[in-house]
Amino acid sequence: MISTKGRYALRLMIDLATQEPDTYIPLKDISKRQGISEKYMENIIKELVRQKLIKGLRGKGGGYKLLKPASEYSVGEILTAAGEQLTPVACLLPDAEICEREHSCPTIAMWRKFDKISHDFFYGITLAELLSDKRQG
Amino acid sequence: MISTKGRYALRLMIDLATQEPDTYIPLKDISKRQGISEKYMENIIKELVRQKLIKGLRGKGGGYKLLKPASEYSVGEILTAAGEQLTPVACLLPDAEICEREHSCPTIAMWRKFDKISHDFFYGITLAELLSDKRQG
DNA sequence: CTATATACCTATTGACTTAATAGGAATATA
DNA sequence: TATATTCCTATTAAGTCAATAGGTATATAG
Repeated sequence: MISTKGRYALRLMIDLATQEPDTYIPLKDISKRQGISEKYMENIIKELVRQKLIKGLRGKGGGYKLLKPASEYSVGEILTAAGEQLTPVACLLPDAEICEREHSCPTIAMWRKFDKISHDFFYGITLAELLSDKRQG
Repeated sequence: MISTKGRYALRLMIDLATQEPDTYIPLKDISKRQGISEKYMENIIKELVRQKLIKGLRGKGGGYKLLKPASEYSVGEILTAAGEQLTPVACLLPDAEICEREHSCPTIAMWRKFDKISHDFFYGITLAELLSDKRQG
């Protein structure tokens, strides 16, 4: 299950995407709008900065802003950056140790199939699409 | 991510499905074949019995057996019985508290869509299919 | 009848993760 | 120079995960 980290990261990015483009938005404002503790959000936004999804600027007049148009962010990359694991089982992770049962494993094909479905789903939705879906419905 | 509980439950059911039908198989045998601690497996199989997926018989000559043909068990019901959560976010759980943000939530539609995809996927695969896929590949 | 093999039950542990908080250092701008 | 902000390191309480431990109940085999 997706934890608060991923869900908050998504809300954070959505919030930024709905603000005046190319202006730095203070975290205080975002956390107020979203009703999430500023301190907790700090932990999450830090990762997004570290992974170059957004840019932070310190000092008075500072804040955070997107680095690309909302249509170029996928939900998958946001969730992953926030530390969420979209892979269904540990043995499919890139750094998983070799499984000696794999050649006879009756489930591996199923997991791979689901892994692809999840990946395609979340990397196939953009931030912009989330916003426009909301507008419509 | 699916934890050992769900994965072991699946291996357990697969193991039972490949044994002589309608005979009671001791847990000791299963755990030996699967290379999983008998004590740990006990915790998992207990749930499967409690939820009537399999039947246990005590005493000498006892063990566990399936209650239906393998083609009538879905992977989804096995994982769920083992305690796995197939729902992607907490707010979609049956006992979730009402979310006052739901009417304006930009992500809920996406989560619902993915929830349906996951559910359809896992409840659409049977134990028998897992076994026959293995035979082929 | 008795020994034995088995399921079943309750509890405990150590490691790890999650969600959140705390206090301060660095740095821009007004 | 005061102030608003990001950025950094650490801590905590609660919860989950994976596994182990020791025992009780019960059926069968001999």
